Amino acid sequence: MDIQLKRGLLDVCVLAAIKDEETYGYKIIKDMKPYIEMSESTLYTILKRLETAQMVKVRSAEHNGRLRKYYSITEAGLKRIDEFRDDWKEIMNIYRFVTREDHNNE
Amino acid sequence: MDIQLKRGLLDVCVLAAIKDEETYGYKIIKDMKPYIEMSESTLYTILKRLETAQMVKVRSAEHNGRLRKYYSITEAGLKRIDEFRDDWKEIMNIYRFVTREDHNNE
DNA sequence: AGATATACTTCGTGATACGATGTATATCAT
DNA sequence: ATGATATACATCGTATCACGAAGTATATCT
Repeated sequence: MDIQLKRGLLDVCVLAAIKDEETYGYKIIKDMKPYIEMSESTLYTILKRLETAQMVKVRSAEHNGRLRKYYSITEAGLKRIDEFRDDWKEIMNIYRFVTREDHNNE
Repeated sequence: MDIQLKRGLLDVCVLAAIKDEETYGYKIIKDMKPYIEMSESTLYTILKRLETAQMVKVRSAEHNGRLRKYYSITEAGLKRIDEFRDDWKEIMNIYRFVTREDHNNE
């Protein structure tokens, strides 16, 4: 899919993946694969960004001798998802504008 | 609205505005205002991009002593809108993933 | 022994939306 | 008459951001 179209969806997708369970980067990529694909570099950049924005919090824990970073959502993260729902109404308006068959018969 | 969310929509919006009538930059901005707002610099950049991609064609004509650039859509432009309809199915999948109440009850 | 999966990081690049600024004319208000 | 606003298009620099490439390190599979 077009990269530009994915922007704006990616952040909120990652938040949605974290929403119901504490999870980690590698798992997020695999969980989201049926819906949206992103490279590892993209995902870890997004996680860092969400952390800076305090929409997720992080906890490092050892797993199989290596450190794994577990992410969980914050209030601000949940709020971000809610705001996305609002934005979606505007997006649907735009969608209708674009796909309308004839713009003159109104 | 979030800039990132608008990306990917802007090009196709401009095409939709041109689709049914030959029109020009300044009018496009005003026509789209109820749906989506964009600055002039953005619009003219997009028009140039669509022209390079041969999705629109341009004709310059004098209007009130000044040159005005009239745009009309091409086959490639119409095809771009059709492809957007396809992409939209994926977008709706992502939307459902993000807004699903509980990701564990599946 | 080599390939693949897991797990996270860093770097450089390309695409692109925007504000600021510039140019130029016409129309409106004071 | 003079200043403000609307019309109309263009250019430049900046910030954001998704990605591929490459790196590090361990465990498991072939």
